[in-house]
Amino acid sequence: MEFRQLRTFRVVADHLSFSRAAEQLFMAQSSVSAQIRSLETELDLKLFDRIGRRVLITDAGLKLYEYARRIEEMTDEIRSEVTGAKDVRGALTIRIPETLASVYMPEVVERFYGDNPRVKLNFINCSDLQLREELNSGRIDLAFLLTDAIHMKEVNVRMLRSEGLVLVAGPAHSLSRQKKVMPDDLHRQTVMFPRTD
Amino acid sequence: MEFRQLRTFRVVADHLSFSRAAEQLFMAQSSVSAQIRSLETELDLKLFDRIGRRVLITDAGLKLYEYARRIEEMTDEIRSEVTGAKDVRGALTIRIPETLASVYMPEVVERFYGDNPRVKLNFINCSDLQLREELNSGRIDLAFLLTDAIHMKEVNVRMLRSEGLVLVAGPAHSLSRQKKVMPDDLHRQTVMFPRTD
DNA sequence: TATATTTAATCGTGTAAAACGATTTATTTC
DNA sequence: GAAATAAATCGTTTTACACGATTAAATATA
Repeated sequence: MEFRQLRTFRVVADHLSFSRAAEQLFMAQSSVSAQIRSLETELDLKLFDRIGRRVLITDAGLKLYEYARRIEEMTDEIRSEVTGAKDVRGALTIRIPETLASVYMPEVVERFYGDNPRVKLNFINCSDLQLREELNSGRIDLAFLLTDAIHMKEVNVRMLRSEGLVLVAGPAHSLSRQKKVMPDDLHRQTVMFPRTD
Repeated sequence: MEFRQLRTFRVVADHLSFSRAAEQLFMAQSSVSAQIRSLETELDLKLFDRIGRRVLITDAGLKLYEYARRIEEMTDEIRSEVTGAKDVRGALTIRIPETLASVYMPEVVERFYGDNPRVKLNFINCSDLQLREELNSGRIDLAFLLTDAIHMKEVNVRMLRSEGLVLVAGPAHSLSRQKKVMPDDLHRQTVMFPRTD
């Protein structure tokens, strides 16, 4: 039993889906299957009931889930406790689109500032093209992006959540009369899209 | 950070020796070095001070040690809790001299296996000198010894039976002619003794 | 002081574990 | 019945890990 397996199990349990878990963990679905299988083999029990293509967690799975949560919390505790018990000082330079920042950052900043009052947070804008370079060079420490996937070695990438894309039209617009709008309906329409710059 | 690394670290911390830890973990010393190094790299701190060939644990190492202990306990808990309190499963590592084992163990193993078919019994050899350490560290669960008394805190000791010590000599030997043999008679004689190793 | 021994780090190599992509199978939805 | 979805399976490749030999440094011993 290893941490990685427990984490994989926890994410599968969260989504009750191997595919979704694979997405979130940035790995192939087959690998998720393999990890769960190895856990089940080692503990000699079933963690999920696979009824058709539906995934249900077993009683044993539920128990393991609680432990997995506790252990994950504990490892986080280790990192913060062991690496730096003192108070953390310094500065973080963060790139984030304004649209995201205005919605999500207030709460995050408040909580972060509560834990780390000596850390200064600098939010900056920069062009998307320069982003990789800026991360690699170390000029920025952290970036929040609206994208489906990004892969860079030397840079840690984690999916935090997914945002739905909603089509909004005025009441007078022809599309407002339709119950369903298909992508093709947007042909020749003028559409306003968010840009991350 | 993985369980295996934490366990390796814990054993090194117990012995304050990479080589001893390697022995106990049944792996090469170089592998122990590598695991500790990977942990130190990941946490970005030193866990041990290597002063010459002396190994001292750092403050950060001490903190990690406590967590490692707790996490190891918790995983043991997982196994017993999750797999089910019903039939007992697991493994017992037992140290016993071969001479004792060949005489007494067949019957014991047969009975025990009948009651607990899911418990694996591992019989191992190890040097008598390491025994206390092995029991304390938990690497072995049980030991059978040919000795008159042994006292260790944290370890339960019970006398099971006493074995007579019989002197055996060839018919041509001078001692074979005596009705009684006193300890002093063994002076300057070559005697073969059982050793527990 | 010279020599032997002990101990951890390092390096190159081989093996075992793990991730991947493609495919198959079973189930659900339309 | 056809299409879509989701997990399992299989073969391949990549990565991680353990190993043994060696080196370097520090003690112990002669």
